Amino acid sequence: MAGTRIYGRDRGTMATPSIKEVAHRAGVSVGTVSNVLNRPWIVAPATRQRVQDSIRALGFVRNEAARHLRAGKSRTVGLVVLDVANPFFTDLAEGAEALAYEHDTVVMLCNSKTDPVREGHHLDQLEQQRVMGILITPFDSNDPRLTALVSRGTPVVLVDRAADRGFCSVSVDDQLGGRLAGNHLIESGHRRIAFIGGPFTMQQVSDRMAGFAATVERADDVELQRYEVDVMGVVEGRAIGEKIAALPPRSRPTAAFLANDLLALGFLQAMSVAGLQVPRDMAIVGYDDIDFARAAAVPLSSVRQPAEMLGRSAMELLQEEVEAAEQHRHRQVIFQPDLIVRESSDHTRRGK
Amino acid sequence: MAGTRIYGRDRGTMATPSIKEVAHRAGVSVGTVSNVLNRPWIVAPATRQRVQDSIRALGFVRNEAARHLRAGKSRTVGLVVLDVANPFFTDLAEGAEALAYEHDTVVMLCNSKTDPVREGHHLDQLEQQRVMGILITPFDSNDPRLTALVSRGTPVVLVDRAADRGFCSVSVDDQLGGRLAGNHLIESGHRRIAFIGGPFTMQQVSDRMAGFAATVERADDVELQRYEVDVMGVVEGRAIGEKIAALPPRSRPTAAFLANDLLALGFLQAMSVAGLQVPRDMAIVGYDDIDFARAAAVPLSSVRQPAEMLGRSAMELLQEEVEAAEQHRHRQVIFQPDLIVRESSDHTRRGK
DNA sequence: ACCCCACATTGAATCGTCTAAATCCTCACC
DNA sequence: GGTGAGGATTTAGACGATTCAATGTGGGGT
Repeated sequence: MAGTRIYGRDRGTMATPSIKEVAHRAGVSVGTVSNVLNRPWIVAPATRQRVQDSIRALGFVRNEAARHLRAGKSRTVGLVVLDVANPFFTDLAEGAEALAYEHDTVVMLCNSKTDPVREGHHLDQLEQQRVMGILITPFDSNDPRLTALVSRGTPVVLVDRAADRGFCSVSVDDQLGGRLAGNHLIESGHRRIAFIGGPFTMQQVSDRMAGFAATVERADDVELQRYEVDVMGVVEGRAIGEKIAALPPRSRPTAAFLANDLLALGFLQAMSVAGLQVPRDMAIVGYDDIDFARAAAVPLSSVRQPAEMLGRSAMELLQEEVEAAEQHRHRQVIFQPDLIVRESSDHTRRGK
Repeated sequence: MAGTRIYGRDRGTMATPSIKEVAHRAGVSVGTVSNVLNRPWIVAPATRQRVQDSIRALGFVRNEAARHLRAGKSRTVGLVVLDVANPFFTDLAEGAEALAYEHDTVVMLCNSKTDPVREGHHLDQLEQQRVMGILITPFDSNDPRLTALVSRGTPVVLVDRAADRGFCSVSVDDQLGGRLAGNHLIESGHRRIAFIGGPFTMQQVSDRMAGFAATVERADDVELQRYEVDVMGVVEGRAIGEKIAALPPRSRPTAAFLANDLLALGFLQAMSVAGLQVPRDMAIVGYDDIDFARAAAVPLSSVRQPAEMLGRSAMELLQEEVEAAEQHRHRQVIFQPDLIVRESSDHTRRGK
């Protein structure tokens, strides 16, 4: 019993009070309470104090649903990513949330797990909630559902995907990223090279591959092998790694470019298990430059994307679109990636 | 111009239609539309059809805020975790979401990043949204805010934390987990052993340490070293690893138990860089058994927690609490952890 | 003593949906 | 042909917060 300690079942009997109870207890009208909440300066100090006391005493908490209904617009933004477990997206979310916070807005994080069905479900839910906008790394950026969403009034910003038109978007020049990686490996003297990623239908992947292939194939006597995976995770990278390690040395590639760091990490582990030295027997370049990459057993070369910045600008574009309303024009923001060379692809650094 | 393709600015002029427009177009009253939506069987087939056509034609989407306001209860559940980037929590979220889906409920994932301020902010937001309940891995399970939340009517279920009373909770017996790890290392002959985790104020960490210490110190001539970190991530594990690797061999521990797998992975990498063999020079046991653990360069021994199951049961308890309402009694569900022995702590498996 | 203005507060309508009670119809049955 | 039963549909009033027009109250100025 311990004093007035509140246990489980008091709810129902004592539901959260509404503005009305607050008003009654303070001896004012609901309008005044609302004013204290939204424009405190127009309320006489004494009254204001009384209302605030009442609010505290009753433990009043604003009802967002009611505000939203009345205001016609919500204060939450949906963020749909392909894989929350991927630090790249975690960083991205971080950036988006930081800016949202400044705008007194809440982010609702949704994980599509590279699955169009889950993605659709999340979009439906978000639309029903009339979120003020959606930031999404779509499975398929031509999905008619996205256009439909926009046409029904929910602003959508594509993240990590360049939009042709019809949307705002923030992205990174993936072809350039591929070229950077390609240049680097060619200049390091590699001629039998693997590209690993997937699904190839995803624009990011195909762009990285395109840039990479274009650069690599400009050199003479190059053999480019392509391996496709359906999900880009550590497990898949390891599997492909085992497969490649098992190839006879004369046909095995001497370098691999992987479309994200999770893949690269799995791949790296497979090399180590198979007894292949990195970078001597196999040079590796990943993509995203997640924190893990730097911290890997052999620090991983990687194409860095400004993940947090991406999230931040996406949210910025959305806020802009919401505020500008009628006269908004869609914008495409494109960032440049950087190649970070570490030990996994540069044997001159060995031991440094 | 491409046909009737919808570009940016049509919103405002053509806001999402409400039930009223649907009703008008179908030539019925709003009540009927609502009936079609909620109890279609009481509406005459012909009318129902007409309404459904109208819904489709107008692209009507229910307004969740209004439903919520009217119904007095929301269909979303808040899930506040310490670190979304940790696969353990991702799995946990997965389990929670799966069950939520079955109950036609939405999960709002919030990342507190082991920061009480962020945690508080998220709790405020969730309460304002009048979520139907909150699942939380709290920074401090005695936080009076949690009790306050409950007393104001928001059910709270503690996740991965045993509650004494006042809450439902799901947790794993962390002391047992510590004992399992301790036993294993003692039986493998280790006598100079490190425990690494933190902050020690977090109950999970202190429980794991307590169970571990109790078991380890029962053996003779044991030296237990404790290292505290403030966040349990890969980077911190690597840092501690470097520190320990630099110790002179005769005082350096021969085995380490780390309070989560991210720490352990970082630690493992540091060993590899320092040229120490795992498990010969250093045996390692982690905690959580995340996917990465199995896939690490040296597969990691780890204390497995049924992460997905935790999330699932937490959601189950919440649904139960919400439905039972008045006569609900809080329950504490406790799972048993398992020790998964892999190469990192068992040299007999080397090469297998 | 009167008027008007400034400031403080109130009242009422509104947002979109749901539901219980009320009304409307039609048809079967006597 | 009248009556009532039953199904189909409509009506009206919440839910909680916001906002703006309307009302109230002093006090200063003439």
